[in-house]
Amino acid sequence: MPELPEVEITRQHLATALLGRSLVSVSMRHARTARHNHGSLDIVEQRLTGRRVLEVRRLGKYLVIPLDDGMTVVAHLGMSGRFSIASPDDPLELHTHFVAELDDGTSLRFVDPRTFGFIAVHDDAELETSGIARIGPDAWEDPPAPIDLAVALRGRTAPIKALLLDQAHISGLGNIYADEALFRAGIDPRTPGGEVTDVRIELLLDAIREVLGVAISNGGTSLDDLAYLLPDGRAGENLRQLKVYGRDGEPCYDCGEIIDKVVIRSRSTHFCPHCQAPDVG
DNA sequence: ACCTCCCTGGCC
DNA sequence: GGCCAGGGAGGT
Repeated sequence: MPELPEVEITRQHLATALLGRSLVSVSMRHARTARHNHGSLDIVEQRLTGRRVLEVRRLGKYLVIPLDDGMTVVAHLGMSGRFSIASPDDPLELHTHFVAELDDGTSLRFVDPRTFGFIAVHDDAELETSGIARIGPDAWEDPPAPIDLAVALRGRTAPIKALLLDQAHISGLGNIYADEALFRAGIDPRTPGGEVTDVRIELLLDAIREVLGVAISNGGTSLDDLAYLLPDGRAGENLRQLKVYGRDGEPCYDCGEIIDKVVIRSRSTHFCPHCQAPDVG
């Protein structure tokens, strides 16, 4: 499931393939993938055809691709989205919702079985009202200072796990890396945001950088269902680095306690009851 | 702060 | 044959 590391790997792959390239022909094939352009296949195709890619950026889990006419592509991989570069002759994979032929003879494709992902093309006015305008600082490139995160969390009663998934205070964490970062920081995921101590906030920000860095260098996390694969089709190798996610019922690597699983905001949440005990005093 | 919806493949 | 996973948008 693509989170910041998987999107960053995708970004690097797309930068190599797309930078300076023009889109010769474009086929949007699924209205839901175009839902942020009112579900109109035509709008997306017309806005992209003939355009040249200036940059491939990332904010949190969003890919942001400025074009040569001032428009900007905003794409999200959702749960199961994957970009790939293929030959135009390669058969279309099932659930291919977007295809673009590039001026170097390659073919950009977007495959997304569960259609939680999307591809949008926005002008500046649309960008300001799109969801991306409300995204907080990027957890990897631009993490908040501890004091700023502390201020954002002050007085909040929602569990820290939920606040990390919110994307407003720090962006890019999903269910896997939120659980992993909270484990490394020794924070009980149910702790109200406002009750996380300043020391723990510092540890949390350190843990986030650590967890994300390891994941990126390992090619991201492919789970057993292989819903997420690298853009070249290989599986990411980060699963073995996970210390709590998906390990409920198994012993903690650090203390031997059995990893527990609870539901927070309808998200499965994995933690070690010993290593992540509530702070005392 | 809470709920519901979206969607498919994999699993029991 | 039903349930689950999950990010984000929308609603109340």
